[in-house]
Amino acid sequence: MNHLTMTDIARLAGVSLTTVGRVVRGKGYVSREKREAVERVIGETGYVPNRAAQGLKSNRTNLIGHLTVLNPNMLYEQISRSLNRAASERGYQVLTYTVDRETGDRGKVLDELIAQRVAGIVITSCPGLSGEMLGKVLGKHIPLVMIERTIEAEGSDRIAVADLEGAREAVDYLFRRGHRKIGFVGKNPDQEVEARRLAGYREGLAGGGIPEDESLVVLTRSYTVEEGREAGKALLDRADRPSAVFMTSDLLVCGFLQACYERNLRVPDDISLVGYDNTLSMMLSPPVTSVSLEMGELGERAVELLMTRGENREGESREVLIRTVLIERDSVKTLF
Amino acid sequence: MNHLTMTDIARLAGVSLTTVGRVVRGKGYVSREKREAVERVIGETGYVPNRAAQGLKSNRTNLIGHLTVLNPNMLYEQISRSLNRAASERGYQVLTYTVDRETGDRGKVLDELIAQRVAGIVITSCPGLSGEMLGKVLGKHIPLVMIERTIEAEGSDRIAVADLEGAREAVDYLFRRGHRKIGFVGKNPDQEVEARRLAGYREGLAGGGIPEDESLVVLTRSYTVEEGREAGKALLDRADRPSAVFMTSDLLVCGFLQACYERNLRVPDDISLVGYDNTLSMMLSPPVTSVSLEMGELGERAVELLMTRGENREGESREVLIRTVLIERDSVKTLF
DNA sequence: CTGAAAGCGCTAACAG
DNA sequence: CTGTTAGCGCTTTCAG
Repeated sequence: MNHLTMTDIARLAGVSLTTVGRVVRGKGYVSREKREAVERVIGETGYVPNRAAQGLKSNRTNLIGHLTVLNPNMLYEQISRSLNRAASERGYQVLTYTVDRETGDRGKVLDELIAQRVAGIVITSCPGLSGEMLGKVLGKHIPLVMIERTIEAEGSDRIAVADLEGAREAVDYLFRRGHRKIGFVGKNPDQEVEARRLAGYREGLAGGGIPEDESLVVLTRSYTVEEGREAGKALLDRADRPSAVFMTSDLLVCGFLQACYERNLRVPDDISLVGYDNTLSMMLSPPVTSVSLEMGELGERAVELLMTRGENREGESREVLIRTVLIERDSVKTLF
Repeated sequence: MNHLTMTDIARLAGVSLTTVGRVVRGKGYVSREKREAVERVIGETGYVPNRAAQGLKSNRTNLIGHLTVLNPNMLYEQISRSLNRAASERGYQVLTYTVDRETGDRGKVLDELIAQRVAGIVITSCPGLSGEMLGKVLGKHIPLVMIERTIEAEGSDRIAVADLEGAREAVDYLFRRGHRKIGFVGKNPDQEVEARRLAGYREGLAGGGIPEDESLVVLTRSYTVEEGREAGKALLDRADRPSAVFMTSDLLVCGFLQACYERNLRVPDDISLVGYDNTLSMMLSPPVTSVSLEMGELGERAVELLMTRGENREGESREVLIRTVLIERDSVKTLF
């Protein structure tokens, strides 16, 4: 490796090490003359500072750790992108670890993140994380933000999506379009997130004065195309099928649409659909109306929480709520 | 930050700094007794080594840089995942920079990667990269591997997909299913990749003795749903529409299917479709037959090239070809 | 098998 | 405005 050091640059430019440091970092007074000399040498030699040395000395890095779980759902990828963008706007870079939901060793990953001395850690959806692991991070005063599925942890912040409101709005939207027999397909509410969406569905129904019909609620084990398809079969093959169905993931919608297609049922003519995530809905036939999360905001807020936690350390746990927006497309029929 | 150092551990365990280093790194002779003492202290205190210090001293990191371009196409995300997996199997971690196709500053990103002193750099699709930027990386003897869209560069390695063969096989598959009027929808072949796929299509046609019909070839500006839909309109609204269409991206297939859906044309009854990428095809209605790239292999080979380049430095440029596999689903009708 | 010693390249006081 | 100095936490000879 042919890496020059600051000392080399200093010698070449005829100045001291410190002066080079000042222009590299862009802070501290340096006369225009010397600054230009140094910049010229840096330009000519292609000198690039050594982050390891900077980090060692300053005890800071420009790295943000991100622990996420492998998932066919494009949602997590979008979160990751959003985080990346927000981080790089502030001069940070995200080191992402994607663990396998079943076999991934969370503890090892967190240790690696600590080893890198990241400026903060974001955890997106964290099944299988123990309080002990989190404690280790928090004990070292590394700012921690959790997204989507969160765990209570003293001293960490959380970002949640306004799932209940999002789901309620979706159902209300269907109601206002004249639908009264509205089905629900979602993951079994063993986690808060799913419970909120189901609750939103029920609130939406209640808001329209529609009595609940449990036979219209299909709970799946996970968010997969296959399960969406099974749910579709269950709902479509009923004698009295719903006029509309709200699903808590675009992935489920994909499967549901396959079930429709097999039966030669058309959307929205034969049945109306609303999805959730807004990840795949625009690509489907027909393009599906879906509940979109404010992705840009999500990353921004996560980084913001990380940065401000560093200042007022030991503060209370904070929680920020991300809004949702219903994106209208062509999958809902107006029944008037 | 409450980080202990190796010196702390040494003191606590009653051994020397060096001995702690040996057990942390797991190499060098240490008596069972002392090793256990050290391990106990590390376990109790939750000590985690400082990568910056390790890297500074050893002049090595466990980081692999990845430069990729922001793209709605899930293909790049899959490549990224594959790379991550392969890297972590060898104890490396991937630092990914996703730049905006138009505005992203490649030079700055590469500098940042150099600053991190990454063990190697992988570049996936690299429009807008100058030879100068690449030269800077290569000049510092950092192993470099390019994927998908590659640039010639002395001392760097490349991974290409067997696009021509993949496309040819797809067309041949349609031929064997009885199709003779086969359309093509793909991105304008201003890059090698697209040119190879188009050439594969032509070879497939030639193999079946089918004369080329340029009116059946639709070239788009980019891989988007919208362009796929436009292409669909163009091909479907012809008096003599093709019995099958091969498309060079699943994203295009999505749009094409929307055009079909609007016209109430059914796949594969009215028209047969084969996609490329195998990223979205399984989620569509109907599930679409698509050309899949051997993703697992891709990451493995990339990391392998990086690692071996470190040894036989200054070697020739190497190129490895990734095979494709046609995944059969329900979008092709047999015409007999 | 173990320890002492010498830095890696850089930052951050502190004097000039 | 500029330079000198002292390490950051770890790896790596080199002697015991």
